[in-house]
Amino acid sequence: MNKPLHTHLSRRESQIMDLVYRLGEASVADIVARMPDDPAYNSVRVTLGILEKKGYVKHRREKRRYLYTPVLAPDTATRSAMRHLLKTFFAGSPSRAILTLLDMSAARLSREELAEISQWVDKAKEEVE
Amino acid sequence: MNKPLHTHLSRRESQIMDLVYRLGEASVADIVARMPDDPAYNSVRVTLGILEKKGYVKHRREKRRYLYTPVLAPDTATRSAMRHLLKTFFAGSPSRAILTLLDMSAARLSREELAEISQWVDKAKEEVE
DNA sequence: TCAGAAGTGTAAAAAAATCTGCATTACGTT
DNA sequence: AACGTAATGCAGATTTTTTTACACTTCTGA
Repeated sequence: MNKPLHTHLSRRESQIMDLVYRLGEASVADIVARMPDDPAYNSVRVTLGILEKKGYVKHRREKRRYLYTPVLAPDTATRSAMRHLLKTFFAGSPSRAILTLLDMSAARLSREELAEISQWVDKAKEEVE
Repeated sequence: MNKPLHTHLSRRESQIMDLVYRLGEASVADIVARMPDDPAYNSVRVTLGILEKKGYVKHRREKRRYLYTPVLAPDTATRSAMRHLLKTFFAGSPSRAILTLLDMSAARLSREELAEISQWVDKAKEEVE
């Protein structure tokens, strides 16, 4: 039932879903504030309603407003988005994606983060027979 | 002039751009064959025309057909898409993205690929002062 | 060389997405 | 409890996207 988001959502719907994932839980106002081409409050609200009817988000009430959260677990959505990126830009090769990430962000990685990555790679090395 | 693709393209337009990047150079037929919900040949053709007018793709003629390629260099588009993914699903943290990739694909990484990643990480370690 | 198949150009119709406006409801403050 | 503000509910209107249709062009091969 949960198709890959990208191919099924309209432009606004994707923009909004991205923000819902990014924020974790968001009110209409939270989302409007971060939309690139600031649409009207009501437009976002209507679109969230559509996304809810389609089963992509749900809401709970907090005081007088609605807080929206994704239905698909963040981890699942993340992997799905990553697979899509791999397929589109890396011919499906995870190592090429990792190298690109390292290249893009080497300067911003801390000693601790680098150590953690090393550790994972070492563990993976053991598992290759 | 080249805005981030995601936020400016319609659903069909993104689907098509994804395929243009994935294939590198593609005819209308190549694209139609890989579209998830097989739209009519003519629809794809018209949409490619729109993408061309908007400056996202260009074409050259080969025999009687057109072959489309992206205007924005693949490397640039890749990094832009990656940044967007980082922001949306990893709170901007490249290391978390790398760990997720390792986790998703450890089983598919060859000894050589793991070695190459190690090498990069080691190089990055030296640069952290 | 000429008939047919495979493409393209373009404009207009159809469908889908997005926005707008207003009525209504809920909360917070006096 | 009553008022003002900030939300929601919903029903069109508008705009954008997507599809369709048909005329024209280019290549292929009998």
